[in-house]
Amino acid sequence: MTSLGRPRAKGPSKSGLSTEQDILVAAARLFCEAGYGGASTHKIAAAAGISQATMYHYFPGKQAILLRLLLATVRPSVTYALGLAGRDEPADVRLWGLCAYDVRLLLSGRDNIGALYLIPEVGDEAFAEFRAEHARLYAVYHDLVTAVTGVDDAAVTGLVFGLVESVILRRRAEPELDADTVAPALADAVLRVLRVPEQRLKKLRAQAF
Amino acid sequence: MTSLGRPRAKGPSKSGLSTEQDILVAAARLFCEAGYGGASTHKIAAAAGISQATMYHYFPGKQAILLRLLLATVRPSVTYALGLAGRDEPADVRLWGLCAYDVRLLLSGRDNIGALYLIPEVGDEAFAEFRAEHARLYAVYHDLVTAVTGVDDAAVTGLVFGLVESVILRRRAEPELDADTVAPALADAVLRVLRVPEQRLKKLRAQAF
DNA sequence: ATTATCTATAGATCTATAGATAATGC
DNA sequence: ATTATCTATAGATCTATAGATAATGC
Repeated sequence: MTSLGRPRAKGPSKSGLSTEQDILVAAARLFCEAGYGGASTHKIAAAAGISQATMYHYFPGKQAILLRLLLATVRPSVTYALGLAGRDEPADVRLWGLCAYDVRLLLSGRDNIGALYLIPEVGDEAFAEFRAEHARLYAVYHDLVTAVTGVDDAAVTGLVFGLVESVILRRRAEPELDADTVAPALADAVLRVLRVPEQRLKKLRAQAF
Repeated sequence: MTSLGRPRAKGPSKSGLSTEQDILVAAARLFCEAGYGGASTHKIAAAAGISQATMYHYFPGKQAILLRLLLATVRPSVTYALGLAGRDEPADVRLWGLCAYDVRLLLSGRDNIGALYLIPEVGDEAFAEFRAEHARLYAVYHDLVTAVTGVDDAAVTGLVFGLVESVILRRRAEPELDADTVAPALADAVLRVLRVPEQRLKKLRAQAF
């Protein structure tokens, strides 16, 4: 069970993860804490326990690492959201569930990985694939919001989507946010913004999945 | 009305602003669009129409520029928020007004300058003064939220503050957001999250300032 | 003399590549 | 032979400083 290739100079991975995963974990941490520009390939490699050049065996460059992280973060939400289409609960129940799911995801894991969405470099063409996935997620929110309110209004969807993703900002300011508390509270808040009556909200919460 | 000092090599400022202002405007744009790391002193200087070295005549370094921008952005909100304490409108009216004011501010100006709050580098000790101002603003929100709901609940304040600042995220995705539409809609949404009845909300909007 | 700017540059990164090396697999 | 890693380095930045220069002010 020894491994292939030249051994690492600084000893084997302490995480037990693959080298590729070590790189992704280290990069996520550094991108979140030091910014994209502040996370040099050298710092990422050092945090991953390898030499700087070894990174290029796994990724063609820094952008490719960030793209992988972005896609790995948004795809579970997109998958979950698209899965909702096949369910027969009412729209308000599904919207509540999607909000709670996304908030939970954004509050999970050691790093505030949703903060990667916010770095200005994500505007670059290299990340178009991520932005397309993010737009697919937005589209599901739009459909659900329209179904709940009965009105097709982009501004209201923006309000709701912004409210969900605002947990990224909150986690910055307060790193110990508890997902089990915040997720349902935020899903409730979304439905209140849509003027779903308290009575209905109480019922709906019991149906949630 | 000619000016003191050696003339600029690339001709006088086209903006008519002072050189210091030219630097701040250029840096704001670049920090927002290219990130802190991506905005090199050379690029900032080029955008401001001066040589890289001239920047150091006005600022001791890049951090000092960002700090000035951050403080210039948050201070008007803090001033406005503290001014509310002296007014005798009910808490819900004052909270509505503060939300609308802040949203308007975050949506004003050519650059999404609120996005500067989000860059990871702001966690650095050099920006403690900004974070303290930001915390003062949060404290006013907390007082108003407590007064409106009658319950002292940090989680609800977090929800509200996040909702207000979520316009920074929305403006990223949709640069043409109209402040006159979004500001009142978002202030309404805040009060709905706090379960202020629609009837009261309608009345209150008329009182707003 | 004072001021705002400039040019030039040292020294520190930072990215990406070339090519060597130390394991296992056959 | 294949693989994963390493060391070394070229070339491109990037920050910050030293010192020169082209204006106005006195």
